[in-house]
Amino acid sequence: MPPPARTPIGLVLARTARTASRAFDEALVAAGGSLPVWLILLTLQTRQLGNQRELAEAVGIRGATLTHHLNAMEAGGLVTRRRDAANRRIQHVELTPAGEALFRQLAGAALAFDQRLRAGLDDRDLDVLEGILGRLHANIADGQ
Amino acid sequence: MPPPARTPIGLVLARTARTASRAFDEALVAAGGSLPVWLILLTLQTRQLGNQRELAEAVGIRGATLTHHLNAMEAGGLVTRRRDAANRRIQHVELTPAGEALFRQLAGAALAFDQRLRAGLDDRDLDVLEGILGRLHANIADGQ
DNA sequence: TATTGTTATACTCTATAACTATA
DNA sequence: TATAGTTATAGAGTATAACAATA
Repeated sequence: MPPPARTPIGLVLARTARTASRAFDEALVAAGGSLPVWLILLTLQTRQLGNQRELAEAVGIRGATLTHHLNAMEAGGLVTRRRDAANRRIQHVELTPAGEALFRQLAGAALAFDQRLRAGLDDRDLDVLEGILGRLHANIADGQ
Repeated sequence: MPPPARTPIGLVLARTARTASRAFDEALVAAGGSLPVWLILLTLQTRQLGNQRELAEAVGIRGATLTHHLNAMEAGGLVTRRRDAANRRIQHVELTPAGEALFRQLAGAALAFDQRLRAGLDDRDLDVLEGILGRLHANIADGQ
Protein backbone atom coordinates (compact mmCIF):
# COMPACT_ATOMS: atom_id res chain seq x y z
CA MET A 1 0.00 0.00 0.00
CA PRO A 2 1.37 3.43 -0.85
CA PRO A 3 1.97 5.85 1.98
CA PRO A 4 -0.95 8.20 2.60
CA ALA A 5 -0.63 10.98 0.01
CA ARG A 6 -0.28 14.45 1.38
CA THR A 7 -0.19 17.64 -0.61
CA PRO A 8 3.46 18.22 -1.51
CA ILE A 9 4.77 20.79 0.90
CA GLY A 10 6.58 22.48 -1.98
CA LEU A 11 3.23 23.06 -3.66
CA VAL A 12 1.74 24.56 -0.51
CA LEU A 13 4.80 26.73 -0.10
CA ALA A 14 4.71 27.76 -3.77
CA ARG A 15 1.04 28.72 -3.61
CA THR A 16 1.41 30.71 -0.43
CA ALA A 17 4.55 32.36 -1.67
CA ARG A 18 3.00 33.24 -5.00
CA THR A 19 -0.02 34.82 -3.39
CA ALA A 20 2.11 36.57 -0.79
CA SER A 21 4.72 37.84 -3.20
CA ARG A 22 2.13 39.18 -5.61
CA ALA A 23 0.39 41.03 -2.83
CA PHE A 24 3.72 42.28 -1.54
CA ASP A 25 4.74 43.42 -5.03
CA GLU A 26 1.53 45.36 -5.34
CA ALA A 27 2.07 46.98 -1.97
CA LEU A 28 5.60 48.02 -2.98
CA VAL A 29 4.50 49.32 -6.37
CA ALA A 30 1.73 51.28 -4.66
CA ALA A 31 4.40 52.79 -2.40
CA GLY A 32 6.47 53.83 -5.42
CA GLY A 33 8.94 50.95 -5.63
CA SER A 34 9.26 47.32 -6.64
CA LEU A 35 10.59 44.15 -5.10
CA PRO A 36 14.12 44.33 -6.54
CA VAL A 37 14.41 48.02 -5.71
CA TRP A 38 13.27 47.32 -2.16
CA LEU A 39 15.76 44.48 -1.75
CA ILE A 40 18.57 46.64 -3.09
CA LEU A 41 17.71 49.59 -0.84
CA LEU A 42 17.31 47.29 2.16
CA THR A 43 20.64 45.63 1.54
CA LEU A 44 22.40 48.95 1.08
CA GLN A 45 20.93 50.29 4.32
CA THR A 46 21.54 47.26 6.49
CA ARG A 47 24.86 45.88 5.29
CA GLN A 48 28.28 47.27 4.65
CA LEU A 49 29.31 45.88 1.29
CA GLY A 50 32.51 46.45 -0.58
CA ASN A 51 31.37 46.27 -4.18
CA GLN A 52 28.51 45.53 -6.57
CA ARG A 53 29.35 41.86 -6.85
CA GLU A 54 28.67 41.39 -3.14
CA LEU A 55 25.53 43.47 -3.40
CA ALA A 56 24.24 41.34 -6.26
CA GLU A 57 24.93 38.19 -4.30
CA ALA A 58 23.22 39.54 -1.19
CA VAL A 59 20.14 40.43 -3.23
CA GLY A 60 20.24 37.12 -5.05
CA ILE A 61 20.68 38.32 -8.62
CA ARG A 62 23.44 38.39 -11.23
CA GLY A 63 25.84 41.25 -11.65
CA ALA A 64 24.39 42.26 -15.00
CA THR A 65 20.90 42.24 -13.52
CA LEU A 66 22.05 44.46 -10.69
CA THR A 67 23.61 46.89 -13.17
CA HIS A 68 20.27 47.00 -14.95
CA HIS A 69 18.46 48.00 -11.75
CA LEU A 70 21.16 50.38 -10.58
CA ASN A 71 21.06 52.18 -13.93
CA ALA A 72 17.36 52.82 -13.45
CA MET A 73 17.84 53.76 -9.80
CA GLU A 74 20.65 56.14 -10.62
CA ALA A 75 18.62 57.70 -13.43
CA GLY A 76 15.81 58.08 -10.90
CA GLY A 77 18.12 59.84 -8.45
CA LEU A 78 17.96 57.11 -5.81
CA VAL A 79 21.63 56.08 -5.74
CA THR A 80 25.02 57.33 -6.82
CA ARG A 81 27.94 55.25 -7.97
CA ARG A 82 31.48 56.32 -7.19
CA ARG A 83 34.69 54.62 -8.29
CA ASP A 84 37.03 53.50 -5.55
CA ALA A 85 40.17 55.66 -5.69
CA ALA A 86 42.50 52.82 -4.74
CA ASN A 87 40.94 50.25 -7.08
CA ARG A 88 39.13 51.92 -9.88
CA ARG A 89 37.35 48.74 -10.98
CA ILE A 90 35.20 48.92 -7.87
CA GLN A 91 32.01 50.95 -7.67
CA HIS A 92 30.72 52.19 -4.34
CA VAL A 93 26.95 52.47 -4.35
CA GLU A 94 25.37 55.00 -2.01
CA LEU A 95 21.85 56.15 -1.32
CA THR A 96 20.93 59.72 -2.09
CA PRO A 97 18.50 61.56 0.21
CA ALA A 98 15.77 60.61 -2.26
CA GLY A 99 16.91 57.01 -2.02
CA GLU A 100 16.74 57.15 1.75
CA ALA A 101 13.28 58.67 1.57
CA LEU A 102 12.09 55.88 -0.71
CA PHE A 103 13.67 53.36 1.62
CA ARG A 104 11.62 54.72 4.51
CA GLN A 105 8.52 54.77 2.37
CA LEU A 106 8.96 51.16 1.29
CA ALA A 107 9.94 50.10 4.80
CA GLY A 108 6.62 51.48 5.99
CA ALA A 109 4.77 49.55 3.31
CA ALA A 110 6.71 46.38 4.10
CA LEU A 111 5.97 46.76 7.81
CA ALA A 112 2.27 47.30 7.18
CA PHE A 113 2.20 44.29 4.91
CA ASP A 114 3.92 42.20 7.53
CA GLN A 115 1.45 43.17 10.21
CA ARG A 116 -1.38 42.15 7.94
CA LEU A 117 0.42 38.94 7.04
CA ARG A 118 0.93 37.78 10.60
CA ALA A 119 -2.48 38.62 11.94
CA GLY A 120 -3.62 35.94 14.35
CA LEU A 121 -0.16 34.47 14.79
CA ASP A 122 1.75 34.89 18.02
CA ASP A 123 5.51 34.98 18.51
CA ARG A 124 5.64 31.25 19.14
CA ASP A 125 3.95 30.53 15.82
CA LEU A 126 6.36 32.84 14.07
CA ASP A 127 9.35 31.20 15.73
CA VAL A 128 8.11 27.80 14.63
CA LEU A 129 7.48 29.05 11.11
CA GLU A 130 10.90 30.64 10.91
CA GLY A 131 12.53 27.48 12.14
CA ILE A 132 10.80 25.28 9.61
CA LEU A 133 11.39 27.69 6.75
CA GLY A 134 15.03 27.82 7.76
CA ARG A 135 15.16 24.08 7.55
CA LEU A 136 13.58 24.11 4.09
CA HIS A 137 16.10 26.70 3.00
CA ALA A 138 18.96 24.59 4.26
CA ASN A 139 17.57 21.51 2.55
CA ILE A 140 17.71 23.27 -0.80
CA ALA A 141 21.02 25.00 -0.25
CA ASP A 142 22.59 21.66 0.65
CA GLY A 143 22.13 20.43 -2.86
CA GLN A 144 23.86 23.42 -4.38
CA MET B 1 10.93 51.75 23.79
CA PRO B 2 10.13 50.17 20.43
CA PRO B 3 9.02 46.55 20.40
CA PRO B 4 11.84 44.08 19.91
CA ALA B 5 12.53 44.02 16.17
CA ARG B 6 12.15 40.65 14.54
CA THR B 7 12.89 39.89 10.94
CA PRO B 8 9.68 40.55 9.03
CA ILE B 9 8.06 37.20 8.42
CA GLY B 10 7.25 38.29 4.89
CA LEU B 11 10.95 38.69 4.22
CA VAL B 12 11.74 35.25 5.59
CA LEU B 13 8.91 33.80 3.54
CA ALA B 14 10.04 35.69 0.44
CA ARG B 15 13.63 34.49 0.77
CA THR B 16 12.68 30.89 1.35
CA ALA B 17 10.13 30.97 -1.41
CA ARG B 18 12.56 32.56 -3.84
CA THR B 19 15.25 29.99 -3.14
CA ALA B 20 12.75 27.16 -3.22
CA SER B 21 10.96 28.27 -6.35
CA ARG B 22 14.19 28.78 -8.25
CA ALA B 23 15.41 25.34 -7.29
CA PHE B 24 12.02 23.91 -8.19
CA ASP B 25 12.04 25.71 -11.54
CA GLU B 26 15.42 24.25 -12.30
CA ALA B 27 14.24 20.77 -11.40
CA LEU B 28 11.23 21.16 -13.67
CA VAL B 29 13.29 22.53 -16.55
CA ALA B 30 15.76 19.68 -16.12
CA ALA B 31 12.79 17.32 -16.39
CA GLY B 32 11.67 18.95 -19.64
CA GLY B 33 9.02 21.35 -18.34
CA SER B 34 8.54 24.62 -16.52
CA LEU B 35 6.51 25.88 -13.59
CA PRO B 36 3.50 27.14 -15.56
CA VAL B 37 3.45 24.01 -17.72
CA TRP B 38 3.56 21.87 -14.60
CA LEU B 39 0.74 23.79 -12.96
CA ILE B 40 -1.38 23.52 -16.10
CA LEU B 41 -0.74 19.78 -16.49
CA LEU B 42 -1.39 19.21 -12.80
CA THR B 43 -4.63 21.14 -12.89
CA LEU B 44 -5.81 19.32 -16.01
CA GLN B 45 -5.05 15.96 -14.44
CA THR B 46 -6.56 16.59 -11.03
CA ARG B 47 -9.62 18.72 -11.71
CA GLN B 48 -12.58 18.54 -13.99
CA LEU B 49 -12.89 22.00 -15.47
CA GLY B 50 -15.45 23.24 -17.93
CA ASN B 51 -13.48 25.82 -19.87
CA GLN B 52 -10.22 27.73 -20.16
CA ARG B 53 -11.37 30.58 -17.97
CA GLU B 54 -11.74 28.20 -15.03
CA LEU B 55 -8.39 26.63 -15.87
CA ALA B 56 -6.70 30.02 -15.89
CA GLU B 57 -8.22 30.89 -12.55
CA ALA B 58 -7.19 27.57 -11.02
CA VAL B 59 -3.62 28.11 -12.20
CA GLY B 60 -3.66 31.72 -11.07
CA ILE B 61 -3.05 33.48 -14.38
CA ARG B 62 -5.07 35.55 -16.86
CA GLY B 63 -6.89 34.09 -19.81
CA ALA B 64 -4.54 35.60 -22.34
CA THR B 65 -1.56 34.24 -20.42
CA LEU B 66 -3.11 30.79 -20.45
CA THR B 67 -3.68 31.02 -24.20
CA HIS B 68 -0.01 31.87 -24.58
CA HIS B 69 1.05 28.72 -22.71
CA LEU B 70 -1.55 26.50 -24.35
CA ASN B 71 -0.40 27.62 -27.79
CA ALA B 72 3.10 26.48 -26.96
CA MET B 73 1.86 23.27 -25.36
CA GLU B 74 -0.37 22.49 -28.31
CA ALA B 75 2.48 23.19 -30.74
CA GLY B 76 4.59 20.86 -28.63
CA GLY B 77 1.97 18.14 -28.86
CA LEU B 78 1.13 18.13 -25.15
CA VAL B 79 -2.51 19.14 -25.33
CA THR B 80 -5.35 19.37 -27.81
CA ARG B 81 -8.14 21.92 -27.85
CA ARG B 82 -11.58 20.97 -29.02
CA ARG B 83 -14.60 23.23 -29.39
CA ASP B 84 -17.68 22.31 -27.41
CA ALA B 85 -20.38 21.19 -29.85
CA ALA B 86 -23.21 22.73 -27.85
CA ASN B 87 -21.44 26.05 -27.19
CA ARG B 88 -18.77 26.67 -29.73
CA ARG B 89 -17.19 29.51 -27.73
CA ILE B 90 -15.89 26.96 -25.25
CA GLN B 91 -12.62 25.09 -25.70
CA HIS B 92 -12.08 21.75 -24.03
CA VAL B 93 -8.43 21.18 -23.24
CA GLU B 94 -7.19 17.60 -23.08
CA LEU B 95 -3.84 15.98 -22.53
CA THR B 96 -2.34 13.95 -25.34
CA PRO B 97 -0.37 10.79 -24.51
CA ALA B 98 2.77 12.95 -24.75
CA GLY B 99 1.19 15.40 -22.31
CA GLU B 100 0.40 12.58 -19.91
CA ALA B 101 3.94 11.31 -20.22
CA LEU B 102 5.35 14.75 -19.43
CA PHE B 103 2.93 15.01 -16.52
CA ARG B 104 4.33 11.78 -15.05
CA GLN B 105 7.87 12.96 -15.71
CA LEU B 106 7.29 16.28 -13.96
CA ALA B 107 5.35 14.62 -11.17
CA GLY B 108 8.41 12.48 -10.52
CA ALA B 109 10.64 15.52 -10.43
CA ALA B 110 8.22 17.35 -8.15
CA LEU B 111 8.04 14.39 -5.81
CA ALA B 112 11.81 14.06 -5.66
CA PHE B 113 12.10 17.76 -4.99
CA ASP B 114 9.57 17.53 -2.23
CA GLN B 115 11.37 14.68 -0.55
CA ARG B 116 14.56 16.69 -0.60
CA LEU B 117 12.69 19.75 0.65
CA ARG B 118 11.16 18.08 3.67
CA ALA B 119 14.22 16.17 4.83
CA GLY B 120 14.42 16.20 8.60
CA LEU B 121 10.82 17.27 9.07
CA ASP B 122 8.21 14.90 10.41
CA ASP B 123 4.49 14.89 9.70
CA ARG B 124 3.76 17.02 12.73
CA ASP B 125 6.17 19.73 11.52
CA LEU B 126 4.55 19.63 8.10
CA ASP B 127 1.07 19.89 9.60
CA VAL B 128 2.15 22.90 11.63
CA LEU B 129 3.78 24.49 8.59
CA GLU B 130 0.72 23.90 6.46
CA GLY B 131 -1.51 25.39 9.11
CA ILE B 132 0.56 28.53 9.46
CA LEU B 133 0.96 28.95 5.71
CA GLY B 134 -2.78 28.54 5.37
CA ARG B 135 -3.23 31.31 7.87
CA LEU B 136 -0.84 33.57 5.96
CA HIS B 137 -2.72 32.83 2.78
CA ALA B 138 -6.01 33.71 4.40
CA ASN B 139 -4.57 36.92 5.82
CA ILE B 140 -3.68 38.09 2.33
CA ALA B 141 -6.82 36.86 0.62
CA ASP B 142 -8.92 38.70 3.21
CA GLY B 143 -7.68 42.01 1.94
CA GLN B 144 -8.67 41.28 -1.64
C1' DT C 1 45.68 36.72 -16.68
C1' DA C 2 42.09 37.67 -13.24
C1' DT C 3 38.64 40.76 -11.52
C1' DT C 4 34.88 44.32 -11.69
C1' DG C 5 31.42 46.00 -13.85
C1' DT C 6 28.82 47.31 -18.34
C1' DT C 7 26.62 46.63 -22.74
C1' DA C 8 24.02 44.05 -25.97
C1' DT C 9 20.74 40.90 -26.53
C1' DA C 10 17.23 37.66 -25.55
C1' DC C 11 14.10 34.73 -22.88
C1' DT C 12 10.14 33.78 -19.71
C1' DC C 13 6.17 35.05 -17.51
C1' DT C 14 2.85 38.15 -17.08
C1' DA C 15 -0.47 41.71 -18.29
C1' DT C 16 -3.94 44.95 -20.80
C1' DA C 17 -6.53 46.22 -24.82
C1' DA C 18 -8.64 45.30 -28.96
C1' DC C 19 -10.56 41.83 -31.58
C1' DT C 20 -13.36 37.53 -33.42
C1' DA C 21 -16.75 34.26 -32.92
C1' DT C 22 -20.60 32.74 -30.67
C1' DA C 23 -24.64 33.04 -27.79
C1' DT D 1 -25.15 42.87 -25.38
C1' DA D 2 -22.53 39.40 -22.91
C1' DT D 3 -19.27 35.63 -22.89
C1' DA D 4 -15.05 32.64 -24.33
C1' DG D 5 -11.05 32.86 -26.14
C1' DT D 6 -7.25 34.86 -29.29
C1' DT D 7 -4.10 38.23 -31.11
C1' DA D 8 -1.15 42.07 -30.68
C1' DT D 9 1.70 44.41 -27.94
C1' DA D 10 4.29 45.64 -24.02
C1' DG D 11 6.68 45.60 -19.60
C1' DA D 12 9.25 43.65 -15.67
C1' DG D 13 12.73 40.74 -14.22
C1' DT D 14 16.16 37.76 -15.22
C1' DA D 15 20.04 35.67 -17.72
C1' DT D 16 24.30 34.72 -20.77
C1' DA D 17 28.02 36.31 -23.64
C1' DA D 18 31.09 39.59 -25.18
C1' DC D 19 33.40 43.58 -23.86
C1' DA D 20 36.19 47.51 -21.51
C1' DA D 21 38.79 49.00 -17.80
C1' DT D 22 41.73 48.04 -14.22
C1' DA D 23 44.82 45.33 -11.41
